[in-house]
Amino acid sequence: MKLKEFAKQLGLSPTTVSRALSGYPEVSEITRARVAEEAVRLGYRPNVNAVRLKTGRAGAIGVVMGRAGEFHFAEFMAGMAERLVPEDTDILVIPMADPDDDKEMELYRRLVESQRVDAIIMHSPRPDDARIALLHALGMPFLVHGRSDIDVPHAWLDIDNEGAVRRATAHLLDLGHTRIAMINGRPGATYALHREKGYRSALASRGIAADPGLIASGNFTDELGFRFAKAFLERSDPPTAIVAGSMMSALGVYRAVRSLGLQVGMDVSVIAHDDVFPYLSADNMAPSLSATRSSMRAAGTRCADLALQLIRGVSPLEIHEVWPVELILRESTGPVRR
Amino acid sequence: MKLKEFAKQLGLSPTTVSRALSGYPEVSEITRARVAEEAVRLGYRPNVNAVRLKTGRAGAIGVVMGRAGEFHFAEFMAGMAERLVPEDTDILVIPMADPDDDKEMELYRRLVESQRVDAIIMHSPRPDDARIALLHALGMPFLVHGRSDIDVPHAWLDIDNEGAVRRATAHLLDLGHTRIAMINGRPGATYALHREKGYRSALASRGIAADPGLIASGNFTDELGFRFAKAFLERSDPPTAIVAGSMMSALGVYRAVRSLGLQVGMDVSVIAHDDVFPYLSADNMAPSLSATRSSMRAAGTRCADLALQLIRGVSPLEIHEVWPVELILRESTGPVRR
DNA sequence: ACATGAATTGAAAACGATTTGGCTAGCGAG
DNA sequence: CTCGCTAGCCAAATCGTTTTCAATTCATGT
Repeated sequence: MKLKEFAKQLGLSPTTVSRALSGYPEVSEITRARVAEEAVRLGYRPNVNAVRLKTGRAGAIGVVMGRAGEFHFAEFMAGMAERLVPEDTDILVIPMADPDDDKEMELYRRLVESQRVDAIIMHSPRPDDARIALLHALGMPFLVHGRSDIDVPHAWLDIDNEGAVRRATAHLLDLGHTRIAMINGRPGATYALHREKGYRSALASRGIAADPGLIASGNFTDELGFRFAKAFLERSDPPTAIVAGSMMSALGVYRAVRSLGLQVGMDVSVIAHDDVFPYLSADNMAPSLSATRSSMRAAGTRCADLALQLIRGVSPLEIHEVWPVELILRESTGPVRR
Repeated sequence: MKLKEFAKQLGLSPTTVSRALSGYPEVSEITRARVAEEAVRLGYRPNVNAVRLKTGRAGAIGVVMGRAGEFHFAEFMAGMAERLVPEDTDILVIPMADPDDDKEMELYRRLVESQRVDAIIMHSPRPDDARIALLHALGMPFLVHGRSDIDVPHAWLDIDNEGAVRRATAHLLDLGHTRIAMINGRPGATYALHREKGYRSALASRGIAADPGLIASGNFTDELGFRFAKAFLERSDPPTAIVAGSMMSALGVYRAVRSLGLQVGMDVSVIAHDDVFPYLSADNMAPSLSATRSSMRAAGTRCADLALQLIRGVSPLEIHEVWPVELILRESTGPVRR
């Protein structure tokens, strides 16, 4: 059913029908009601592509996805959906190319020029992320989930990674630990730098020098968690506590600790970052895992909301949010053993 | 830069330019080359929305996402991206409403009518899934990832859940286990029924009656894996082996076994289904996990490919694929202890 | 020399909506 | 009675492409 046909059935002009449905003021309430009712009854629905062409709006928000199938991604998108479904805005997944490649830039350029999305949400930027500069230059509204130091205006939402890790580390120090290892995320991303900063500043405030041999970074996988933790613990001067970057890393760490005949919470304290997944909870691990916690789903919802604001013309300069991170203490952390 | 303007720069008509770029045969090779080259140089790119309106193609494939942020979803989409990016086809995420609700149906109807996608991929159907009937009735090309008994033509790709679980169960029986528990997925979905069928048929072929007390179902979470396994093992007649539905369930099962002072692979054998995630591998668990394995990422790639075929007019009746599932034996399975 | 046909190219009509700029009717004020 | 104003509606232009139909050129066979 097309507008013209639908309008004819109603004995109205396309103009009036369009206006009635889009809520313009110059149509009488009584007609509006009739149009709305008949639209449902006859099943008339404006063709999105026509609307998009005419209005220039895409009715969709793009979200950049890494090619590695990161486990937090579905959770973030589920959060986005919560906000975007009622808004009748689509979620378009934009698979990332190799970030160091020129192709990545070309991809964004094409995406913007093709007017497929009204805004873009991107994750895990680097301090000097060229994508941010590009999106700004192209005039595309975009929201950065994470932070960057780059000198162009951009909207962002981030969690307080530095503070979270600082508190986690400080807590371990309070418990008497002095040799504390850290398993960070992929080097280069700002969040990883912030976490390292938090770690270092906590140590520094107690006059402890960070041992480079106790810092490792890599993807958030069970395997790397295991390998790094094992390597740490097999040193001649092993750490008594480990700060890990994700739930998956934590699984590996637990495994490594156990594999050496040690006990988490007794021989080795562990704190990890928990993005709050429905399928794997820190509380349920054995022993239960002390964690810095921040909901990935909530972040998705809020990011979607902020992206909508950008589309509506709010200045990127007004959109900067740092979310606090909870530190939840459970059984995996305990006083240092002597 | 619009077509008209671009064409004028070239001293050609919009018609010819459009044809040159879309690869129609009636334009001379020499002009085509020139057009292609200049398009890059001047940065001309057809406006997607205009193309979509005119051609009626959306250039996007929709994939239905559960609201629970299932952990396999990102992996599946990453697989889709592999096939769809070179094809310049978008991935649209369609958040599911409550499946029992009428809203779910309304959602699909709107989606189809708005012509936002050229095809839809849906997961985990039920045997009588009304969504399939609806999509068929609406004439929208769609691919079911999973299987359904519903009596309308539909394309599908599924793994051999029944065979996988039958083999897993049979292997446990071969090892001497006779009390074997099963932790299944959410009841209702076909894959869960198939798995139960495989489980029962393996038992039946050895003349063993399935004990309803050893069958549990629910979401694939660590927590439910733990709770179910614990409940099984605390019975007066505990099972000596457990078949679990996912990696997360397996984590919970391992935890439950350990929490009772038992040992996986010795006191209790465990087999789980592994969708192959980059962040959590069965091989790395301790003890390493015997698993029925099938790559979720590969499924995503293939599903995308099949969806493209549907769009190109291949009949749904010709698209039915059952993928075999590997059974990988590792340390978590061993002979029954007496 | 002329018709025929193949190879290129263009003009103009869609695609299905939104929106600008009237138009009409009805009402109250002057 | 006329004018001006408002409320409500409509005709037609427009968004940026693709595609139908027709026109032009040029070589070829007769």
